[in-house]
Amino acid sequence: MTRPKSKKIENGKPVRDAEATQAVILTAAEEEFAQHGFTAARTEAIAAKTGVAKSMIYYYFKDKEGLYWAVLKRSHADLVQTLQKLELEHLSPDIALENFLRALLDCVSRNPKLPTIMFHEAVQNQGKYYKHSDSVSIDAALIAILEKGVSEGVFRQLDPFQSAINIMGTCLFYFIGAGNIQQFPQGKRLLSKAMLEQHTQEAIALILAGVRQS
Amino acid sequence: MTRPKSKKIENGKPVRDAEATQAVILTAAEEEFAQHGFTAARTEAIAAKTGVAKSMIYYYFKDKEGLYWAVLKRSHADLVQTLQKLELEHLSPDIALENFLRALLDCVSRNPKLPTIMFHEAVQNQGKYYKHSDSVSIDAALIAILEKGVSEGVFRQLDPFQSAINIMGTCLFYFIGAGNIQQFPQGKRLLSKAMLEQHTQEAIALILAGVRQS
DNA sequence: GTCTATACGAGGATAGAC
DNA sequence: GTCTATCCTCGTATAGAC
Repeated sequence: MTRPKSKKIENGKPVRDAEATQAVILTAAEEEFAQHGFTAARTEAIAAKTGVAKSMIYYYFKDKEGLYWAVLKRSHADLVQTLQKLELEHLSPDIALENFLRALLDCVSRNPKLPTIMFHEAVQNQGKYYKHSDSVSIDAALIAILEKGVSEGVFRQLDPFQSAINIMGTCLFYFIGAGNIQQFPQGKRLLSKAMLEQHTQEAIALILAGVRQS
Repeated sequence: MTRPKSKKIENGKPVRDAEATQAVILTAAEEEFAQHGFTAARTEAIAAKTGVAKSMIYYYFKDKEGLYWAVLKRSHADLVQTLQKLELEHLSPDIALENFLRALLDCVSRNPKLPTIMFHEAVQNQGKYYKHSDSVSIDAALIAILEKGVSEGVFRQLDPFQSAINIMGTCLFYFIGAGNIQQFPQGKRLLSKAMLEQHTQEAIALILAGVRQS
């Protein structure tokens, strides 16, 4: 990131920067894996996007799977950290829920590829990554909030486990469809800043209204 | 389906049944494509599941893509038909919405692989299938219901387009995670009849409460 | 209609020069 | 560290016997 990663010449010499090259590869790989998943992703396609030689992938990440895991790790880091430092225990459940959702939606809005990456990993690979990393507690936190809310009577009678899944769906499905729907009639792109903010609003409103005791 | 599709001998002769063989292939392919998507799916794996020779795929469906499209068509048929014959115009929006959701959830509960098939198609293939077939009106119907509900004041102020996506997410995300989560603590399988019915209940409750004017 | 055997291309991975 | 050239496995698709 410190050096210009764009092309290869600088005062007569080819530029060599391990960190920069790795980062470029990771970013390109993230895109490829998000769209195609592990198996269908092509190392050649990743290399093409970076402009560096295909063999650099193997030099830095050993093989396709090593690159894949590196992508998973980097992609999830932001989300996991953000949610971990959230400290929701003392808050009333409805506030806790709103904070949780806002943090979640902020993260995925910053990295809209994450949901599809997760999706591919879950479906194709049966979520093996989530078993090897202790990052899975995302759902657990949400379930805890819901349980507390139900027992305190601020939320209606609902099944915390089922509802947690459905709530995640409300938040994340948007990003999966984004590649498909792309732009609807008036050319509004689903991943534009305005639309992402609107999605955050709408999702939170729908969920809060949906769980609240009436 | 009329003949025993299990194995190949019947009164001394090998059984040959075009329809049955096609059906068997389609079913196996549905499973494979649901898990892996088009590119990562392996014709070899499909053949292995059926017990028939790999070349039968090419005999009946020309190539992998032909098989894929056949799977898409067969998988969507039930859903499209069910939703088309729903006649929701005369109903009040909240009843219309509930009927719509129940029909949708019934369909996908009967064929839990459909959501993952749809999502692979959407993400990997950018939904090309949905452009070539006129089956896409699923979302449109939901948006119409929401618009009507908002204008009549039975639903709160919400964006029909965004909310339609989020509602679909609430219903369908469950099935994507199903492969991943598999079974939680007490061995409840997400795709068991009891759990599917509970999901239907919970999703409908969450959505109706979420959109209703309070 | 169904099988076995095989041709052929795509794509993951390595060797070795620079 | 980066590139080019090459190897070799795997997977799609076809040929041809039964």
